[in-house]
Amino acid sequence: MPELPEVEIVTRALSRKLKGRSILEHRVHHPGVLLHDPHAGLGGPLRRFERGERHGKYMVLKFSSEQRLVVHLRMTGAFYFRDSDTPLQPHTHVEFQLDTGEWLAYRDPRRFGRIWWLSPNSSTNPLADLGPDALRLSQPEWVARISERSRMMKPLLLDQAVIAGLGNIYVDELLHRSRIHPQRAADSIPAARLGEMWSACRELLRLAIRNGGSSIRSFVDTDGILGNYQNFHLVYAREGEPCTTCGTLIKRIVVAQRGTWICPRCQRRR
DNA sequence: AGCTCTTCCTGAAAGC
DNA sequence: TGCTTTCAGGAAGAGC
Repeated sequence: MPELPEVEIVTRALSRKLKGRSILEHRVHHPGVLLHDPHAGLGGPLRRFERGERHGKYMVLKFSSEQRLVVHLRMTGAFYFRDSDTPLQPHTHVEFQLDTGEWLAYRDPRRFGRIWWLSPNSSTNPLADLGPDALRLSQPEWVARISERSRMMKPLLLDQAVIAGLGNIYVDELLHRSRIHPQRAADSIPAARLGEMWSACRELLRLAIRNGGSSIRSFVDTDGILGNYQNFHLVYAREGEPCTTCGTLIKRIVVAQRGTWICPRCQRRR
């Protein structure tokens, strides 16, 4: 499932492959996945791709015609490129034809993902409620956003309005690295430890990006290449395996309705 | 404010 | 073996 590192991988791949390209036409195979601003209508053509940006788990593809595509892959969204004579992959919902004749296709078996086609005068902004990106906020900002909340650490870190980009995998990995129990109240953790956690978070996310992200179930980049970082997970989906720090068996619990993996010895509740 | 539950969806895995 | 049920989860919304 794509979280910050995986979205970063896809953003980089699309930025590279779309550079300077224009989109001539698009096809919708399944309505509801591609959303247009109801007030701005369908914007003009997507002329000359300039760059892709990432905010949390959102990707923004910017064109010089001032149109932009905002993408959230959710669980199973993925892009691939195809020639007009190669068949569609199953669950392809939207396609964009480039000026090279090639098609940029979006597939998403579970159809949770969304693509917003926005123009400068669009009133909708899917990014409006996002907190700062997990790799772009300062250490003091990180500490400030977490420290005075009474919520449990895990749901707090998963909340995209607090910090954008972390999902179930990287929250579990981060809490383990920081030796913090997912159900601990945020305001019970000393600021110094939260400061260390900021560093651990940056290190974790950068390492995951360097390894192509985590391919759990279905994540692939735009060339169908699997990430590698799932092989380095220390707790996520590793129930019954020994903790690499202390050898205690990893335990699966449920926190905020999410499967959660911890080392019961390294991550004490209090 | 923050918790829990529900909805959206399909494919993989578990259960029988 | 093959059918049926459960589970996975990001985000939004409801209800408390």
